[in-house]
Amino acid sequence: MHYFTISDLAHEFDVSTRTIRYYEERGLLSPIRTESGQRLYTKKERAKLKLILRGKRFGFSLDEIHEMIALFDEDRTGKKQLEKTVEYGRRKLKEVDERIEDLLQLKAEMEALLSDFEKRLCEWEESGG
Amino acid sequence: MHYFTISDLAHEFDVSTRTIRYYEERGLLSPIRTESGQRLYTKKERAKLKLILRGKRFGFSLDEIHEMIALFDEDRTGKKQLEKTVEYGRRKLKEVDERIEDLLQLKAEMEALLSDFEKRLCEWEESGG
DNA sequence: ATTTTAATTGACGTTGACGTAAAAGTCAAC
DNA sequence: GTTGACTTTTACGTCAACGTCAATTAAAAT
Repeated sequence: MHYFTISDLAHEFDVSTRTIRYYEERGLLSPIRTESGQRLYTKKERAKLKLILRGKRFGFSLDEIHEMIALFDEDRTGKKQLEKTVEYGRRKLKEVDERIEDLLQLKAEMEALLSDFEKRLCEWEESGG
Repeated sequence: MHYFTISDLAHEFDVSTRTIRYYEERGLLSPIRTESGQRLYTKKERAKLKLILRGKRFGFSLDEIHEMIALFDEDRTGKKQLEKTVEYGRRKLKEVDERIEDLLQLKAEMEALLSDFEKRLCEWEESGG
């Protein structure tokens, strides 16, 4: 299996190494270490970082993202655990759905604004321009 | 015409008056004043606040939102101004589109995760449960 | 072998987005 | 006409999410 160094990930996702270490401080990432103490990231850790950054783009706090990532990490042996996980997942999914709805609304508003401006621009060109 | 007080808006949108004043400090809102200095908000200002809060929900910074709001405020006399506004609007709209795309991706990933968990839950119930 | 580049921890600094407290003025109600 | 709710400005506080040294160690390149 192949591992990523911290700067591999930093370059790939265009974040600082400090940021990646900070996410570890906050318990969002847990890379393994070489004998000398350097961090090595598996594909799974990489996937987690990807999810963190995606979450951030939508204004989720690191605490919220932490909860989401728990879906990756928890050992979901046991039925109870699994049920809890699924229920939490459904809730979060609903939140995401609401955000999409909200964004579509924003888009519609902006489009209305834009088409109004464009109309005015046309009028301008027809009459005086 | 009817005006809103600062606490009207604070209650309606569930933000603090401090927050509303802060948005004014940052140039995002510009209420008129009574003779004694109290703030009064028009429907337009209210709409701007709504837009600010919507923007915030998607992780836009106040600076970014400020630029968006300029679409409301700028005096768009003159063709040049109008053209610039429309062009900027198109760019921002594209960004919003990308965010929607991104969110749909997140949704898909979460759904995949969830259905995997649900499958496991079913297996659990069939076999041992 | 040694220079260059990259990694580590630790600690302090910064920025954005407000919260909070204080002092003073204003408005509606009683 | 005074109580009480609300408003104003000024100013300092706070918390998250990093940035930025600094000192040290390890790895890669020449």
